[in-house]
Amino acid sequence: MSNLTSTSDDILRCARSLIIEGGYNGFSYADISKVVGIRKASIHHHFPSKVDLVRTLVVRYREDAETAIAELGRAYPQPADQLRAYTGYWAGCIADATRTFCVCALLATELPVLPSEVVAEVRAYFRMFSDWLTSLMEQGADEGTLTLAGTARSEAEGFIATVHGAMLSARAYGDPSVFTVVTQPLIERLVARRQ
Amino acid sequence: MSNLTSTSDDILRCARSLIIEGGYNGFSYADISKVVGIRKASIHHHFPSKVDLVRTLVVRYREDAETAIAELGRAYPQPADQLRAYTGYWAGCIADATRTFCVCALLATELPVLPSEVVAEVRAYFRMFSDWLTSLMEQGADEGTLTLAGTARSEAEGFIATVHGAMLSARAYGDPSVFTVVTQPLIERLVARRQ
DNA sequence: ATTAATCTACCTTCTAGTAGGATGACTGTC
DNA sequence: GACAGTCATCCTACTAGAAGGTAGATTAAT
Repeated sequence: MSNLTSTSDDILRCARSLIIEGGYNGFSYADISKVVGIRKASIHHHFPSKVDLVRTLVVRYREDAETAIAELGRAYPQPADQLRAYTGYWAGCIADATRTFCVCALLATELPVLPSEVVAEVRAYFRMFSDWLTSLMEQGADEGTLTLAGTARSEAEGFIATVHGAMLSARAYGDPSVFTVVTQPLIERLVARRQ
Repeated sequence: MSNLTSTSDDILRCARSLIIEGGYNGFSYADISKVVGIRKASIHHHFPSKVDLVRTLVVRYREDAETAIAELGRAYPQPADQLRAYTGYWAGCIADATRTFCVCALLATELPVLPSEVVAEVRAYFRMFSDWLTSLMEQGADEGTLTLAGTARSEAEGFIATVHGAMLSARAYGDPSVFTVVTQPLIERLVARRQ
């Protein structure tokens, strides 16, 4: 019953981890075929074209992120704790090598050569993510639990950039600890009371 | 005379801009062939394999960066001014669309699927870059012109991550100004005197 | 006369994608 | 309960074009 759709889920999961490793042009239907144990043509039955596959993958990725963000808000009332939980989640994923990069951050680097349908979804993810962080920054500033150096939006953009850059550096050095070295001071600085 | 080697330079220049757009798997010899106005086979004469081409490209990229860094040190005695000149250079490149991403930052995202020869050179670039920034941070701290929150190395890693992340965000939003929005506070924070 | 640079022509492998058939589960109908 | 029809899933077999790369001839510079 519920595992009727499990094949297309398997395909999406596999494609996601392949994209995380090498981006849109770094994997093929043949690669998925080998991992999932299904023929190439069967993948085309579930996702007629590669664009379809990656587009749905990114859409779902964003939906999952939205759900996770909503849960984060319920679990942690304080913005600082939500930021800590977010970077902590990624620190764990990078350390145990389950998910060493954000799918949308990786696709964003290839944006100029990506099909327009995928570009639109990646951009939608960044907008959503930026809006969430901006509102978190605003909330923290209003409550007096976060100290912003600039506008809520610019602090949010700085946060996004630093987190994605930290993933990049961790990958470049082949050292997961770099992610924490970079992201921990980022939150401490926001939490620090202005002297 | 000097333009005897200009074809291989043209190939390297072209490959560089193609990599900046879409990474290692985002371009082919046929793409270069069209732009440079030379046949595929002629490219193979200059660079027997794609790995040769990209490896030499990255080696030269690092050498050019080392030269530029040395010049920066001569032009600006103050570490803060060197950091400003560095981010200012990139802000200009991104704004006029000449070079919208660091070649090594882009290749680093694809590291797991890159040929090992290229991986080695990309890593060498990151080490060189990190060493330079660390010594800059140390110098600034010694002179009292920079205020470090952590170690010189961790500040350097934070700087690298944020700059690369700022390139990523500028590309994701399709808005060059995001780069400056993110990198300007980064330097202001280091320059600010501790209260 | 030699050598570097370029060409045409080709090869092999991979790429995304298609055509059409086999299987099997779920329907409604008698 | 048997029967036919429908539909989803997966298969084999195939295509056209792009990929990286090679062989060997031609051209041009020294």
